[in-house]
Formats: sequence, structure tokens, C-alpha cells
Amino acid sequence: MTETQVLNYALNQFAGIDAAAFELSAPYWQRKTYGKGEFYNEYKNVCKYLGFILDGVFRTYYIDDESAEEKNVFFFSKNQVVVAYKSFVTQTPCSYYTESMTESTVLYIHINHLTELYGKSHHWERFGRLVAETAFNLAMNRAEEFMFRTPEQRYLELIRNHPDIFNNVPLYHIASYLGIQAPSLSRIRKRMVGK
Amino acid sequence: MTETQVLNYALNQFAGIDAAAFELSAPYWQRKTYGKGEFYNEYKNVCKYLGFILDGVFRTYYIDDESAEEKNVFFFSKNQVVVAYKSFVTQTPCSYYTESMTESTVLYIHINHLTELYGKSHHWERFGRLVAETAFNLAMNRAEEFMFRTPEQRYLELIRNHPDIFNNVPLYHIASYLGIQAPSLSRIRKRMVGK
DNA sequence: CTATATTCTTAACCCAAGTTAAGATCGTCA
DNA sequence: TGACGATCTTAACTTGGGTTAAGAATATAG
Repeated sequence: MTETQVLNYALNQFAGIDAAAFELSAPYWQRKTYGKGEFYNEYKNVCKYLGFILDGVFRTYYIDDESAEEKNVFFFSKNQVVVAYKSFVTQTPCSYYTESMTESTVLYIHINHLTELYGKSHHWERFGRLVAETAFNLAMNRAEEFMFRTPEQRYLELIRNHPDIFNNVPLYHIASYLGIQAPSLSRIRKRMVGK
Repeated sequence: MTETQVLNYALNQFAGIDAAAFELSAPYWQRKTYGKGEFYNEYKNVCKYLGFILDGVFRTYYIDDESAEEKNVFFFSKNQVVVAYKSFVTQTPCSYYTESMTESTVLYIHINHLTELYGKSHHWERFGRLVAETAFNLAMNRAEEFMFRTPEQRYLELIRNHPDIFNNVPLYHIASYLGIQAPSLSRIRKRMVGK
């Protein structure tokens, strides 16, 4: 299966993009590989591309002014869209950094081309709406994790729902994602051995 | 100014809905008043209406299975849209309760009518997109408050950004919204007197 | 204006996460 | 294999929120 076929299949699964609709977009997709630590988009940059991850893991993080600490906000992995959503849809500077945590491969499309596709086919409009809903769900899930769950519950849910991330990311990055310090995660893990 | 004019003006401000586009929607808007404690939408119900608050304050809350506690998720007040967004766009049962905290007046429209309007005018499509973006921003802001701010910082930002809510809602509801218990909020307030 | 309910604060104690620094473990590559 | 860097755990101590229950302040209604 070629990379283009992988993309076509994934877009079909995600938003019912059929062969004809995909054909419209074909000239616009570009391919890029990222080294470990390379940025997909940086703080204060406007995110101009929507990416589809063929392989690899990305993280979006915030740098706290006061503590100067990095706080992980989202992880994105294989067969998912990677984008700084708010920056992308409003074309305003981003508050976050999004970097590759591994060697990664991405197919990406420019916002102008995507906007063009919206006008050409309701399949692509549907895609746009589904990306918006996905972004909302991602943000809302994150809010709910913090509002309703303890760090220990968040840790267990991460393992259950995102084993791919848990297995490919150092624990100190996991801790940051869970909103706690590395020693706290160690204590949680130790506590849980008894259970 | 009639209530309809208020609505027209607000929709124009929010999404550039002009007189002609508003005219299309006019037959669909209905009016309802809510007593204190009355529900806009309940847990397990599908949210079928998008509301515009002419007057009053609503809260959306979650009931924690374990603690059986109510946890406030969002407040909605005058001149804002009130809706259980995820339930509304996916037409699936809601995880939350949304209730009126005061005597309130709402103009609301059924999802089927709104969908109809999407097809009739790009102004309404634009409105739909902006509601989606608003919902995303609301959820993302909430996630960011919990990921990056302390309870004290969240308290100060609530006062600064939403004085209308701060001034019209009992402190124990504020505490719940901030993700802490009432005694903790009291301690925070006490600490701050010195500053 | 008092009685009553609601809301807010306080106190005492507990517990989990933060902080800092040291040391253990793991991986990797020369 | 052995040494270095990266990652993970542990310890000791601090800090702030949770919990419970009591009491103070504030609204509201009769």
C-alpha cells in the first residue's frame, strides 16, 4: 500500500472521503519527515498546515511563564491528524509548541488548499466539520480528565485508552501530561503495585 | 427594543447575520422562561435546542459517580448561547445537567430548523462554524485553566473575566467551578486579603 | 423585626502532590 | 564491556486542598 493509499483509506474511514473527493485533494498533499525534537509548529507561529501522521508521535506543550516548565497538552500519534487547531482555524499565532518525539512522517495540506476543497465538495466540508468536532472532543476530554478525575485515574485511563503513547513516551512526559511531577507519578505507580 | 430585535442584533454581532438571513430564521425561534432550578437539558437527554439567553444565568454540571457531588463545568449568562454542544451536534445523550440558576428567559431553535438554515444561507453556515469554534474555545480554556493555573489563579481570572457570574452566583458554586471545596475557597480568599 | 434557611467561614486533622537532591536503573554506543 | 547520559525512583520536608463539623454572617419570609 502506498502512502497515498494509506491516506485515502484513513480519510475515508474518518470522513467518508471517497476516491473522487480524494482525487481533488491529491495535488495538494505534501510529505515531510521529522527528526526527534523537530517542530511541527512553534510558539507564536501561525499554524498553516493540517497534517496526517503516517508514522511517529508528536506532543503539543505549553511553557509556563512562571515555572519555565514544559507542560504537555496533547499527544498525537500514527493515523491521527496533527494540527494546532485554534491557530489553524483562526490563523493567529499559536500559544504552544508542537514537536516530534520520534522520527516521524507526515502528509500535510495548506489551509488555503483545504478551504478551496471545502467549496468543491461537501465531502470536504464534512471533513472540516469532523476535524472541528474532533478538536472539541480532544479539548473537552482533557478538561473532563482534570475536572473529574484524580491523577491516579488519569494515569490508568491513559494506559487503557492510549497504550501506544504509554509505551512510546518516557514517564516524565507522561507525568507532565497528567499534570503532576515525575516523583508523584513514581509514588502513584508504587502505590498501585499493591493492588 | 423587542426581544426579537435583541436577538437579531446579537446574532449580527456574533456571526454577521443580517436582516435578510435573520428573516429566514424568524419563524423558528421560540421563547421560554425558566424558573430557578429548572432544567434546560438533563443527563441522558439528547439536547435538541440551541438557546440564546435574553436574561438569566445557567450552569452545566456533572454528577460524580463516586462522590455523588455536583461539579460545575460551565456557566452561561445573558447574551450568550446555551447548549449542550456535544449532545447537540451528535444528537446523543448528554452527560450533564444544565439548569437555570435564576429566573431566565431564552429564545431557542430546534436543531432541524438550524440545519435547514445551514442549507439556505452561508450566513447560517458561518453561524454554525462560529458556534463550533466557541464551543471549542470554551472547552480548551477550561482545560488550560486546570492544566496551567492554580486554584487561586483560576479564582482571580474568573473575577476578572466573568464579573457577571462572580456577582450572581453563590461562592460554593464558584468553588465547584474552580475544582475545589468551599472551605478551600474561603482559605484562598482569606490569604488574599493580605495582598 | 424576628425566625429561619441559606451561605460563608473557621478550626483541626489528614493526605497527596510539590520540591529538591541524591542515588538507582536503564540504554546506548564507543 | 564499560562509561556516559537519560530516565526513574526514593527520601525528607513543605505546602495546600480535602473532610467534617461547628459556628458566624447574610438573606428571606412571615
